[in-house]
Amino acid sequence: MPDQPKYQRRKEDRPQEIADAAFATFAEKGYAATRIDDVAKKAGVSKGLTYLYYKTKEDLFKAVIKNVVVRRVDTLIGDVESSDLSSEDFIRGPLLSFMKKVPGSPIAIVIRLLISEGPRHPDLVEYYYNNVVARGLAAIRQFIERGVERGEFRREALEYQPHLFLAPMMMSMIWRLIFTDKPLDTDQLMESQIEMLLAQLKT
Amino acid sequence: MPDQPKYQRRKEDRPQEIADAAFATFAEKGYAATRIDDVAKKAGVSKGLTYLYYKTKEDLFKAVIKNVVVRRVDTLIGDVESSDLSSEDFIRGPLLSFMKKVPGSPIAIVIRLLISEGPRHPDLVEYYYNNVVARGLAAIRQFIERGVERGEFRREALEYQPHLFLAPMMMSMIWRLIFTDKPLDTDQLMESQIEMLLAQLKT
DNA sequence: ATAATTGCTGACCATACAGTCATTAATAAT
DNA sequence: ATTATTAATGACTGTATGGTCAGCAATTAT
Repeated sequence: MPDQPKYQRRKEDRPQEIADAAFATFAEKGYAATRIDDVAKKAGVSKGLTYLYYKTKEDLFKAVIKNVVVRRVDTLIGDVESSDLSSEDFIRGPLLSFMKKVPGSPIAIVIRLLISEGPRHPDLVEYYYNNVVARGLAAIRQFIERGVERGEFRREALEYQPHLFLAPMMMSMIWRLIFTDKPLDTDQLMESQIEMLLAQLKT
Repeated sequence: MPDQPKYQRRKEDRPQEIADAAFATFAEKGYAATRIDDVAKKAGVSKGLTYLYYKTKEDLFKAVIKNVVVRRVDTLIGDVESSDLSSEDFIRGPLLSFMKKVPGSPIAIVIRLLISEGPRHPDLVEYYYNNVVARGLAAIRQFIERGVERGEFRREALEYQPHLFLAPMMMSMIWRLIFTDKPLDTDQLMESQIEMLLAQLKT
């Protein structure tokens, strides 16, 4: 029989593989209940190797969160920004469909982890705020302004906090995180809110 | 010198004192990072005593959550139900002020704990759903119906999901839980939403 | 072929902590 | 006073796990 090598060296891929395994485990068990051994097992490596690429469990955690954020958010926010629809069509179209995607995406998991672990990792919170929240809110604000400039929305629209757009998205996310089995038409929730907001902005 | 007794027996009060200490500790550190030793210390008792009243750490956790829920929700929902204002006044008054209270109340802590620990304690989630969420949603639904019956709201109002009332409250809660230092006028958020919803319901 | 390099392994250590229980001492009963 | 009862203590146990490191084996260089 051919003597299979015990392992292959794959210096390039290991960090990402470990990060993926770690994200899955953190998502399932939370930070504290995650054993580095489990992560290693899921990644198909030894525990020691994990410590070669990530100095401590906390390092791994932070790296994993940032990893997910950069991989997801850029694409999501990216194709939102490269649009030239009217403000109204943009909001009804790309923005709404973005919002519908989020509650089922890894971003929701990140939020869960931030809610539970945030207080002990303020730099992570800061990072997330700068790279996701602030950018998201700014994007919405910008579209409202554009709508006003173009005469689509009335002046008072500027006073609306962009947070109101996102509130039902948050609600949907939390609902799904906690009550996985209780049905709730989260898409409709977001649609209603968008329609309601548009009605107000245009009046 | 008077020989002070090393301790007093206070069979009646201990469980609640331990529960209070536990809630504070769970709130601060989360479930996994909470040491029974810390809880005992904060409650001013020995570790062993904690185990006399609560069989395991998990028992303690569940008892603590339920304890907070029953102590708070009954009063809060109670004075909401015993009102005879017009639907509109009720929503602008008692309901809104209730919503404003929640994000800074222990209920927010409970939500945080449910988000992080819920998946491993499905019975807790069920309990919370039945005793808080379902009742809250039902109360709102009821007030919309009453508004329609009285001719304050139009028929279509019935199709609005009560969740839309609570969405900005959730948003405010989560915001405060994660971004404790980033200011956000959460009260205004809820006010705007209420006004917007009323405008829609009445139209 | 042989040697040098280094990605990777897994046994090991130190520590922390949930849960136990024999013992103590504050009450209550007599 | 004396005894019985039991609330409360705190030392102890077993286990789990974050983190280390000496050595091995898959590459790469020569």
